[in-house]
Amino acid sequence: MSASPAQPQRRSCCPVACTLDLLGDRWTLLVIRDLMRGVDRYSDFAASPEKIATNILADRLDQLVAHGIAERFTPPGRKHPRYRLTDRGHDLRPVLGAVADWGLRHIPGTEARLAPPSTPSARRTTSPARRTRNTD
Amino acid sequence: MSASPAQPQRRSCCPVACTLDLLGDRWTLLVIRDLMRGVDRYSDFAASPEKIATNILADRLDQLVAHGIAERFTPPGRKHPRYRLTDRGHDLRPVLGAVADWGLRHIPGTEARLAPPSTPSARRTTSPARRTRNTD
DNA sequence: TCAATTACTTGCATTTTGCAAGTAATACAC
DNA sequence: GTGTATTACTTGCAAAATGCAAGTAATTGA
Repeated sequence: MSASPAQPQRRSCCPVACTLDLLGDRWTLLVIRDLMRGVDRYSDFAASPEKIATNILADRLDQLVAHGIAERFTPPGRKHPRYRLTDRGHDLRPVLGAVADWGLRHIPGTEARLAPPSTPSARRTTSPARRTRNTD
Repeated sequence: MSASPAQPQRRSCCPVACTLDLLGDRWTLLVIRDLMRGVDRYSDFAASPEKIATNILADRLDQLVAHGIAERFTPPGRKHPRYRLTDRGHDLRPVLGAVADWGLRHIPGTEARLAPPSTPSARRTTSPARRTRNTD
């Protein structure tokens, strides 16, 4: 490994293309959705209804951290790590919002959920995730 | 083939997850970006700077048509087909806008492009694509 | 009429996904 | 403190998606 990661070259300088290189897949935005809801523990991401495979989850969390969208931290007195959005990550809220709005409007059977999932651990250490709009 | 396509089951009723099932990959949103710019011919999509492979392009156009996001039409007196967004597809503009905004703000080296690409055919039959904001 | 272009398809190597297990390190209950 | 459950992952492998290079039949333009 060299000093500079030398990112594997971008497809173009289009901001849409470059953003898609970071989160253009079936899972990344769902992990971000969970982060915005206040989910911060590995097992709670894995418990989301879409049932992401744990190898994919580990990979996506790594990628998000690597790209400065999320960060890994360990609360004092704990050993198990947690995850949270960085400012960069929080700035994705309009993206999630627009995606959620389109889905709600155009895909029958989709439902907005205003409350975070009821797993107790998701609420224990984190504030209820300030929400300016619904993201699912 | 039966009468009802019987969609291959959704992962959850979350609008984000469902939308991602339709356009959560590295290419679909780029095709939509081009459609929003007024690109309407197969060869012009293929000529975009990201250089989508033609088999992927054909597949993505089929998917977009199948999901009612784009439509295929043949201008009178022509034989070669064209593509355009449906209303459903035009409603994705806020998504593209939010993605583009995030990319411009957070990924250095990305550039907004206000004019459609200079290929003459893209302008010939289509109006210059009303733009309320930049999508790349 | 004849070459160039268009709108695709096909075949195959490479990469990414998805699934099921496995594991070492915590955390909790007693 | 001891034992059991949970957590945060990793590993291996099959299946699917992607990327690349060619190929092709139907148009189109000169």
